[in-house]
Amino acid sequence: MELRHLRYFVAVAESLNFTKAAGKLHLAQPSLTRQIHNLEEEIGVRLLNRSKSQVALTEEGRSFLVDARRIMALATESILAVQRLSRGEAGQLNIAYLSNFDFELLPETLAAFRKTFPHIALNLFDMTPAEQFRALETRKIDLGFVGLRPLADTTGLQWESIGRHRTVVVLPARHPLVRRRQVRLGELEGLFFVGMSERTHPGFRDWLNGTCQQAGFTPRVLQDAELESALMTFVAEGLGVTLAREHIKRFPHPGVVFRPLTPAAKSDYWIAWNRNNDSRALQQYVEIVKGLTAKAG
Amino acid sequence: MELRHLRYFVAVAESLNFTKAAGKLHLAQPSLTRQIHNLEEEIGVRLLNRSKSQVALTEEGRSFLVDARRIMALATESILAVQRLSRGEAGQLNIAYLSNFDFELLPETLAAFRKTFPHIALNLFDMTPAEQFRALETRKIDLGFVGLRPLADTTGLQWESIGRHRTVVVLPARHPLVRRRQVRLGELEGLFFVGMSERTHPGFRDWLNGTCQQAGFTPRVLQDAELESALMTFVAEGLGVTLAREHIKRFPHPGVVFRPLTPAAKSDYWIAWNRNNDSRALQQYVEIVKGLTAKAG
DNA sequence: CGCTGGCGATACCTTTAGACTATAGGCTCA
DNA sequence: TGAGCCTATAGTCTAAAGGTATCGCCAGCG
Repeated sequence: MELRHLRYFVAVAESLNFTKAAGKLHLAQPSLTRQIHNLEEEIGVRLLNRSKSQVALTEEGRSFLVDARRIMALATESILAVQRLSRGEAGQLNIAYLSNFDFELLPETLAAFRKTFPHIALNLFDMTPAEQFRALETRKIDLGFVGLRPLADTTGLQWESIGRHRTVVVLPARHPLVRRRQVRLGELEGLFFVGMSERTHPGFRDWLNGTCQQAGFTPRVLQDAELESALMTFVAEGLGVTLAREHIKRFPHPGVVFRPLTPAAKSDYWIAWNRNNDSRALQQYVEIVKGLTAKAG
Repeated sequence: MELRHLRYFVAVAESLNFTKAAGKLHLAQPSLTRQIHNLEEEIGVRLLNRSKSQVALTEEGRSFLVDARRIMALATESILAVQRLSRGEAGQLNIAYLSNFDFELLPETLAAFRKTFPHIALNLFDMTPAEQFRALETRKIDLGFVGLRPLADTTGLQWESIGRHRTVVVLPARHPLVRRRQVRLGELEGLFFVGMSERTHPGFRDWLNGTCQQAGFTPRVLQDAELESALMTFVAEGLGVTLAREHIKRFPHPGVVFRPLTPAAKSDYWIAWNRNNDSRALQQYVEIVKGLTAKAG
């Protein structure tokens, strides 16, 4: 059975006259007769009662007519839908970001994107980096504002830096170093550190180690947090110090103090997407992000 | 676009390999390649990304794949459904009856039908004769236990008598004729009659007139009722007398008395169905009814 | 670095089946 | 009973689906 058979059957059912139906289909009547016969033979059910002078639907024909119309409607609608999708008049873009990510970049790029592609649904998700990696792999999201770029295990992903951020020291309010205007990296040697769990924030440990290595020491991490807020609490409780991006200042925490590092250390902020994701919406969005970060830098 | 294209596309999308997909379809690879090209060209959307060494679905392809599967599933399910219908393993039979129809015939025939066609849904409706005629015409019901057969206007219907019933006189309890064991038809001449409305019970008036005509008079109908219960109330209130089938005795009404007619008058009870209704279930049910009434008669 | 195997695309040929014309045969209605 | 309308059938044509052979490209391996 082909869609052609359904088209022909519906035409005949609608006019109950082979000759007229053939006319509407721009077809000769014998061809139509044959196709309907073929259809009836293939499914093994008589759909039409033809007396010599009139054609009527059988009970089965009435039932099948409903289905045939449904199938045809679904087919044409599917074609239209995929065409809309390819013209960028439909579709969706799923984006994940870190809980306390608050660059102006996200709203700015989203606004710019929405302006050019008003028909594409933008869905935002709040995820840890680990969740983002999994979601990128399973295609639950198209793009993640990941933050740190882990050294390993990112074969399927494509990366783009969206900015370099200064690193600051995060200290308990009663820590002696708080009295300094700025803290030299080397002065942190020997102190206990707290950090983000590798389970939720893969790459944090590598980044922390890498940064401290510039002053020639390896940080001694006492405690891991799975949320940034927990990390702040740990510092406030005096469990240790840590390093963070400067933007952490926007989320002040009682008992926690930030101090600039000297010499100034910087780290890139990365976005990532699946290398095999050919979504036009994604590509366009990445272009918009690149454009805005280039202007900002 | 034909269902073939969808079958082929789904096969390719499932194996992501033209050669293997062609094998599963018992088809040469170039043919498959061409059909997929044709499909993409017709809908104007690229569904697959073919590098020389691997095939992948585009975003549009993923979306279309879902639809293609739905369409194919709907097509095969429709064929199966219409085949079940034609084998009598599905379908329904809609039957209407008069409000106070209580022959044993209805439950008996329904039970017999259900025994032979357990997969066919039986739907019963309580309708006046006029409602039944309209429903038969619009195919909302397949068969009606109509009662009287109107003289005119039943071109599209086919009729079958399911029994002859004695006619009785319906009298107010305080009417002088109540003292008789039985009433001669002629004695009713000159009395006021009540009857059923032609709007809801077409044919009643013809039947009443026809019956009285046997005694050479025309009944003077004072009042029409739209429900049999209302008719009984009118009689009880002394608005007039009327004639009815003997089975009316099963619905006694205070203030109303029934008396046999002499000479005995009889009238057929009719069922009707749409002449163009070729439902196998209907045909079978009619056969069952005929069988049971023949045995009874 | 070249060889080989796998895979899709292309060119060209074969076959199928959809479509057309002509016409037969049957029903309805005047 | 004949005209008109309608579907079915027969025979032919052709477009398009399908097949074979082969190219060209990439990947992986020795």
